Amino acid sequence: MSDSHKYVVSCQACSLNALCVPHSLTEEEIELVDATVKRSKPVQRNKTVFESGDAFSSLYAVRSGAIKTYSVDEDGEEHVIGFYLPGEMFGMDAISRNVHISSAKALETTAICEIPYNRLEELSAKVHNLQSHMYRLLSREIADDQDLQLMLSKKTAEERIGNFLLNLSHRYQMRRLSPTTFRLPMARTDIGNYLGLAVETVSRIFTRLQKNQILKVDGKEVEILDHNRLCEIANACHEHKH
Amino acid sequence: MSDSHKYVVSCQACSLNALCVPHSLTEEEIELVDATVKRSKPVQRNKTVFESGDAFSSLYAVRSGAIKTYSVDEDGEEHVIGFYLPGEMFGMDAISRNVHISSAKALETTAICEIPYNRLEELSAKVHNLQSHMYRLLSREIADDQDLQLMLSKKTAEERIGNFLLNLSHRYQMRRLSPTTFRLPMARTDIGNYLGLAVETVSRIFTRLQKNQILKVDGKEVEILDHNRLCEIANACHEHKH
DNA sequence: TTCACTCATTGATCTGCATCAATGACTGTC
DNA sequence: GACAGTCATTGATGCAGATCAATGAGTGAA
Repeated sequence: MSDSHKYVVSCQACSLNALCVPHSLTEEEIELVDATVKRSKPVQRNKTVFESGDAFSSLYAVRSGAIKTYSVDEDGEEHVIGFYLPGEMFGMDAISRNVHISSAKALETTAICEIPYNRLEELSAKVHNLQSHMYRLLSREIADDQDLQLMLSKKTAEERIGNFLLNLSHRYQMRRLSPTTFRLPMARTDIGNYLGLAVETVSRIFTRLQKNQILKVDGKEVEILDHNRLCEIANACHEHKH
Repeated sequence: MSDSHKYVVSCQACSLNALCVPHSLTEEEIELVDATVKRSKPVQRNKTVFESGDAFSSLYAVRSGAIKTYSVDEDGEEHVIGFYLPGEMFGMDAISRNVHISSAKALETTAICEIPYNRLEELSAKVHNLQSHMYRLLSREIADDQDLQLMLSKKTAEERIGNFLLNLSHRYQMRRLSPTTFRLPMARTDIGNYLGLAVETVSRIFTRLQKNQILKVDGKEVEILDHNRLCEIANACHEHKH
């Protein structure tokens, strides 16, 4: 078995296909999708998948591990744009410009699927369900980005952290993982950067939530002890029911 | 001539078609697009195009005037999500949920094109260029939203206003309107709400920019006197060259 | 013209979070 | 197992921008 084969698991066999692949595809259609997906060996922690300035050629999906996307400004400052968990697609912001404006880096050893964009485009013109899936996926990203904008422009530090944790909790639940006990794949700095807060603020709020018995934090391990109160703090319970 | 015909201008004849319609379509293809577009009489100031909770059935493009999109939270507070000028499409965040989560309201008397989504989907499967156009359009919205996120999470009030004005200036220029002298279609409250600032802050910064000879403000009329210094203040000149 | 209402501006005060500073805990390396 | 480097926590201080308050300017209705 060659190196590159170790990581090859077909879309049919992938535990995440409910998230990635539209449900309504026929077996044949899934095979077509499957055939366009390139799987290479996992990306090591801190290695980039693509960098700002790279030519755009593919979209990517996380299979296992976690990815952060970010941009770097003229002063060399990093700005975290998003975090992606297994089953989530990233790189979609580059379609319009044909060049990556953001960079993507592995937060831990991460397996990814690479989907060459021109082949995806062709295929989606033929397979109607795939096209609507793509439209929904892109639209979903827009809606999520707009939710984040609302957070950044209106919410307090505590509300942001609360929402952030509930959002992660919900995404882990979708992946059939525990919504109450999970590991934060990113550093506190990244969380602060993403939410527009100083690291110190993130840290302080974590300890405060811990004191109030809402959260149990041990380094990157987090346990949500009181989901309801966390919702109250986040000021946005309903948003995480879907 | 019936009422509804007054506003009917084909895509071919529309001065905005360079912005809306992909350049590479054949004449026949443009006619197909044209045939799917519904044009109704202008929306009066403060009237909504759609509201949160409405079933999603169409995307919309602004022909003339201006639209703001916003959501309303449980406390009845409005949160401005975006502003749309002639040639820009809105409503794309609703594709993924099949329901509008945001509302759209006319900031002044506004003519819009309505594009029934299911017909657009069908057509885009047939017309390859239209499909890639749609992908690019959606991706563009994602990239723009991410730019805004960066602003909201990292920039000072002055930088936000600077960027906002430069962004508008650039969009007017794309429409072959003056990039230096234009009218703000939205109220100060809306600007503040959108940028995550208090109205008072917006007002103060406008007067400060005026004192420093960078801007001339008279109500909603704005003239950019010193584009370079505005760029410096915005800390993002390059972003508006494209 | 006057009244009612909304919107914009300006000043005074308050506060949430950034910033600065220092220490502790953890990780990998030789 | 000592050292360097990164990351997290906690405390002290300062400031950008929110909030509160008041006035003025613009708009439409009767």
